Amino acid sequence: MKTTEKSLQQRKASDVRQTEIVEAAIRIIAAEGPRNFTAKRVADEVGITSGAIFRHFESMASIIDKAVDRIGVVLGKDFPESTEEPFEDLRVFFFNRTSTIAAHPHISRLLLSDHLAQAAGSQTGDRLGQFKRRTREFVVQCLSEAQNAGDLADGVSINAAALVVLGAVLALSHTGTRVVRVAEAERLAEDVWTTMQRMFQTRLHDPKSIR
Amino acid sequence: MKTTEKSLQQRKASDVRQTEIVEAAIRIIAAEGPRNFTAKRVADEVGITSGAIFRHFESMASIIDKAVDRIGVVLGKDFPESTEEPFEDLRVFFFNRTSTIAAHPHISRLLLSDHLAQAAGSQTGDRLGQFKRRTREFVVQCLSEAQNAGDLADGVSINAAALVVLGAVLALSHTGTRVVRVAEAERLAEDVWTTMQRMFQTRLHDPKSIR
Amino acid sequence: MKTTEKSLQQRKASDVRQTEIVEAAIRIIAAEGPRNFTAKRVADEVGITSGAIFRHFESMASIIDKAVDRIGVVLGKDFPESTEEPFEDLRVFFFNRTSTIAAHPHISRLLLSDHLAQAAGSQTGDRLGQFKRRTREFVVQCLSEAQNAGDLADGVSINAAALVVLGAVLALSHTGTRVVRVAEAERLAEDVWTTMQRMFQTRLHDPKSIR
Amino acid sequence: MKTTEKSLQQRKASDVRQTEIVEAAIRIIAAEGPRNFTAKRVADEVGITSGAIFRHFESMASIIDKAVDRIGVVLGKDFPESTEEPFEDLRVFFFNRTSTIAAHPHISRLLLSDHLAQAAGSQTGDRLGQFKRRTREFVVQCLSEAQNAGDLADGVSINAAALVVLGAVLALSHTGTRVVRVAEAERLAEDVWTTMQRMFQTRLHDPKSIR
DNA sequence: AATGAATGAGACTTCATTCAT
DNA sequence: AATGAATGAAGTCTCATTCAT
Repeated sequence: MKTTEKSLQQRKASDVRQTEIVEAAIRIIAAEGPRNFTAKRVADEVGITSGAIFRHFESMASIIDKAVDRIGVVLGKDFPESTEEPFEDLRVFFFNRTSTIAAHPHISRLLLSDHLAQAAGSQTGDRLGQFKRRTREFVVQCLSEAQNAGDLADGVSINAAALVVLGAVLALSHTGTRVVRVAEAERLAEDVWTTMQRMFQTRLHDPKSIR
Repeated sequence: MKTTEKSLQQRKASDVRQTEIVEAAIRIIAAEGPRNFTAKRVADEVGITSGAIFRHFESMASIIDKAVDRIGVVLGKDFPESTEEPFEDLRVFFFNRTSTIAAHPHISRLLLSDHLAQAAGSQTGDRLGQFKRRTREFVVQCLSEAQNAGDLADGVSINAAALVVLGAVLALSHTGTRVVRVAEAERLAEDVWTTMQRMFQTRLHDPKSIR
Repeated sequence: MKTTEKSLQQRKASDVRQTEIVEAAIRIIAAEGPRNFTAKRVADEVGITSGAIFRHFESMASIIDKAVDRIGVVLGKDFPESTEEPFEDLRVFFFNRTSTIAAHPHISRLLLSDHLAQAAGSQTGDRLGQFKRRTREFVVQCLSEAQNAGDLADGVSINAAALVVLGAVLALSHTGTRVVRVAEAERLAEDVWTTMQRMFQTRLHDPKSIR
Repeated sequence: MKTTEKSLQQRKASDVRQTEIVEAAIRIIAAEGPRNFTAKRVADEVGITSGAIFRHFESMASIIDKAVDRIGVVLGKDFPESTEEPFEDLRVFFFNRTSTIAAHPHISRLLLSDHLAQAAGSQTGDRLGQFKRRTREFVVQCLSEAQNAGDLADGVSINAAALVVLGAVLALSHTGTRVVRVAEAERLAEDVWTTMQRMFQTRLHDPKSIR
């Protein structure tokens, strides 16, 4: 009962297949658009036939559902524990999210493009909306706290600043998929952060807080 | 002597219908996703039967094609004549684009979401890419000129600054569709511009130049 | 009220148009097959729009109907008055039909291919069948009379001989459409007749009867 | 323990279905014309739904393609090995082809009617043309060899004789579909051969060689 | 767990036919 | 008499889903 013969055993446990399918789905929707998210396309990607898909998922919609779960988990990890330093929290989040984007380019694209929301029913779409809202709320919260702490520069509206931060994440997502070496992306993210800091932060603040 | 209210055959000239169809298509793809961009859906929106669509367009793809044309025209108007003041040019562009987004919420979403690109053939997709590239180039150019003129703050990377600007436009597009009131959107755009100005402009610059 | 201006007057009397349409129909079905016999295709050929077709014909089937009429008239002229010389009658018919084929290549193809029969309803199909039957009967009759007159060679079955004659006509129709100069076709028909004569006719017969 | 009589899902291996479909297609095109060669019609004939057709064939055109293959195989068997006796070869071919026509009445009709050629693309049409050409070449060749061997009667043009032979085959095809009894068809073919023999064969030839 | 044939709904497209203009 | 927009019925093909094997 050796396990050395690889892939003679085409049959895999359902949970393994489920993961494969969800990942294939995410990849396909992100890279080829929702119109190409078909059972056959997914099955090809995974290496089974389209009929077999439905042994692991009740319907195409339920694949989307799991994909959204997956995205929620991945994105959820980007939020740091709150410290006493709101800007530090924001910085950590920004670089976490930036890394996530680099590591899972598809996920960020999906979030951005509403592809998933439209591929799924309204309920699943709502959950995606929640992810966005949660992100926005986190950013707004950090900025509010910074303002209360007197760390936010005068004349900077919280809404405006939040929008700039979220926009930068968005723009990095777009760049990320096409672009290039990871190192470059990281460099860009750092430059962006530095730039944004110039905008938001009071001069008084100690520059050494910048990593 | 009005025609019957329920005049079953509402004939219109082909160019009128074409416009209606293209606009319906843009609306549908933006709001409901490429999966719902079907002849029937478009026809319902326009008030004809699905077969009639093909009297006005050769194929679904050719509708997309015209939609892309349309978008190109609309977006193309956002770029101002070049003046001697690169920041002024950038400012004008930013508010133009912001207005465009407010006036045509669907268009900006489309551009962002790659829906059109995926709904169409590669050639049409390319054209969309060109729109994005042109925008990016314009922003980069403004910033470069500002830098050469010594108007860009030290230590600000042009790439990073461009990404922030483009990201802000992106984020405003997303907000825009959720449709806050126009006035609010304008206010937000102004706040964002003010904030971004902090990041790239040298102190030297006269703040009153901000509209 | 001059008539010199040509074709400013696109409107033609219905009977003129009808003829044009029927001829276009015959041409199209013969050359491009029944699948291409569409209102648009016919209209293009005639130089009007497809809707206008139905001002002149109630339906596509009625075009076929007239086409069959037309064919009946053309083919009907091939049968000569009966003389006392059955082989002479057959010879005249053979060359008449051969000329008809050369002059109206489409018609012979149609008859042969059952295209029309299938394009039309069963009633019209029957009429085409009648044309074929009439032709066969004429040939059989000539041969019978020849046999009675002792002109048919011994051992030649009437059915077989008729089939050979009809087959030759058929084969000439096929050749006719692709082939070449009229002169050649005529030459071939003559050779064929000479050959067939060898088969059927008793030696006793006077060779000078051969044109 | 038979399966329910009305087993709704009669699954068959794809190659079985393919054969069924090709045969149904040949039957339909021959008997009802190319206009009735539709997925639905074929599917009904085979006993599946129209969508299922496309599990077995990529397109309607590819069905035609296989049908042409089929015809090529069937017709190809009619050509005998060349012996030293050209007339014997021709005779064998004639009766082979005649049997083929009787056994596959649809096939001969198809060849004759150009239905297939028009239903298919130009490439497939070409292949059908090849079949015809090959047949013609075989007949011409036999006759040429006979002439060289001095077996062809003087004054008989090879082209004319070939046309008569081919025409007879054609005419037998037409008769065949109206389906007289097989025995009758065979009898007719024999009579035709006997008759044709009169035309090209020199008197010298031993009549008992006629089967 | 997987295959692959089959279904049935629906997408795109064509076409005969109608009818306002 | 003609145009050309519109309809509605096909026709080809795709796809989610089911199910026999």
